[in-house]
Amino acid sequence: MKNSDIAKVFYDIADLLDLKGENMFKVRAYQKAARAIELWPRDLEAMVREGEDLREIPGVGEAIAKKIADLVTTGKLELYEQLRQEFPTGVVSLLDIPGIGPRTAVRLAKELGVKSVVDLEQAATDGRVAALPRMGPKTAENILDQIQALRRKDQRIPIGEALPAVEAVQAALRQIPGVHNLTPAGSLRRFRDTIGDIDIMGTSDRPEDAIQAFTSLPQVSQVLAKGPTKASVILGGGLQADLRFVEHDSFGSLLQYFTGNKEHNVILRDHFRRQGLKLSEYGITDMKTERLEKFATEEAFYQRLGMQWIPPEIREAQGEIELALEGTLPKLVEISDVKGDFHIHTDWSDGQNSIEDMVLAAKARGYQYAVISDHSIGRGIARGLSAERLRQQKEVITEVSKKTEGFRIFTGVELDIRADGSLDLPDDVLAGIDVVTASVHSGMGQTTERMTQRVIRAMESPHVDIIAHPTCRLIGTRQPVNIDMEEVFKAALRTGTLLEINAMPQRLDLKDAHAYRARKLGIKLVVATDSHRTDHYDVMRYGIGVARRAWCQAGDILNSQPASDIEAFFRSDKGQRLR
DNA sequence: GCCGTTTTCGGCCCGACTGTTTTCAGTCG
Repeated sequence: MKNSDIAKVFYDIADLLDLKGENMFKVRAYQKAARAIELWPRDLEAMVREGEDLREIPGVGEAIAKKIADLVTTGKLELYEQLRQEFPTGVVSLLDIPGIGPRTAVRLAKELGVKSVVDLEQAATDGRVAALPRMGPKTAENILDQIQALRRKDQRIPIGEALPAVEAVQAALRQIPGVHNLTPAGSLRRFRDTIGDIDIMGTSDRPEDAIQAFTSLPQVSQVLAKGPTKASVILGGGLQADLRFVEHDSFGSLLQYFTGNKEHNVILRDHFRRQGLKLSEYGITDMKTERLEKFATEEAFYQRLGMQWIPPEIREAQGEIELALEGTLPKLVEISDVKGDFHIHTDWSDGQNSIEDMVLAAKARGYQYAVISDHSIGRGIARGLSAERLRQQKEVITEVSKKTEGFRIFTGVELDIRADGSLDLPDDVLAGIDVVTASVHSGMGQTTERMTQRVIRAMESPHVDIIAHPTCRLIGTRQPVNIDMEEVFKAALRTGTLLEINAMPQRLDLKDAHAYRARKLGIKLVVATDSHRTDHYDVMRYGIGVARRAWCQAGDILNSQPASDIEAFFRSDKGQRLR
């Protein structure tokens, strides 16, 4: 049973307890635990097997620890089974409809006999919903709208689509007079790999006018809510966008308030509430004197609280608040630390630009080096290179090198790992290549056992330096392959193999939680773009976003080191590299 | 149900907006 499966059970329990009318703090405790389980970097089933204390997971105490143990050992949970008998699954599914919470769901079930979304649609259509006390025609209409929206609902969208969409909205908003400081907040600012909705913060002396202009933008297809300081709309593409304004001198608190994930915010506000301070989007209120202190910048806000500014990417309730209070946050890797790219395709395989173009573009970015890593022969569809073509390519690279003094071009290959774990090119060829990156491109339906052994076998080759996009996921399009990443991590440490954070926004693979775990174990990572054109180098920012979410410092990322160190690294004996 | 530099008991983040009803409960983020 995977952590995500366990988390699902506890989320469900929270919903069911909520429907039941249980103490809301108990409900919240289950939600908090579910979220912590979801984010927990280690396999819970393994922890239970090895008799480790689950209470080290924040939000998991004695009772939930026992329930987790029961669940993974027996596959069942008494409380869960009981609750599910009390409420038909259809009633729980009503909670998926925005605007319907536990109170409304239970009322609909009790008073109208609604047991599914289809039942509800009927009841809203024939007027029964509108006839209920404290409901009305508008409520019924909203329910129908939301059901429609739910049916065509795209799931969360990849950050690579959300960021450009936000930039377009921001550009439009900048045209509105008196609007300043437009900044995306929420999961986008935290660089999560997928985004549920867009949050944009800003300041305005006349927020009503700005809100009015926002809701009238041509991109807006529906206005969900509109007040004097905030509005929620649906954009043409189906994406929800929330806009929020405060006065200029409160902008720091606003941004802070809407950036952290829910759990982070709860912990932070709770911590300072105990000290008599109330944190809100307007500033910090001393609860004794009722005096509100405002902050124009986040830096000033954190300084007032006596803590370090926390990078947005790690405002996820993973211990960052405690460290910021102590003043011991790590200095995270930055995009400006990147000194080269390890995963670059050219027109020798399926890339669109020549070696020279790719190299010049890398140099123009201020990089010191690049690894040319075209596909190997097994990728026929990508015009993968044979041993002979690799030899020819090496000659061209030598020629290009002469024209780009001071820039180091490493020879490389993105080597196919075959279905049985054997490699796509012979050892003597691989031995002549500076940097060998291996990856899976076929046979993705294998069992966990087979896929894990397949990748580990490749890692055991003395010539394979890096494993690229280890889970092969394509966000929203292809599920990750079945692979035991904990075993892959062990093999990486044992063999001295590096792991890639593939920066293509549809991949982001390693994902944040995997990169976090790998970094913690002491595995060296590379952040690489998998560029197939010169402008693909831009996606480095997404990969660095993942590295930052994994709490990586520059020293954890090999391509933040200068060319001379890279040279020495790959010349060294592979088995000694991580020691 | 969880948790502790106020607490092992008594708390548990904070505010905007909606719909329906005249003061607020419910929901959301």
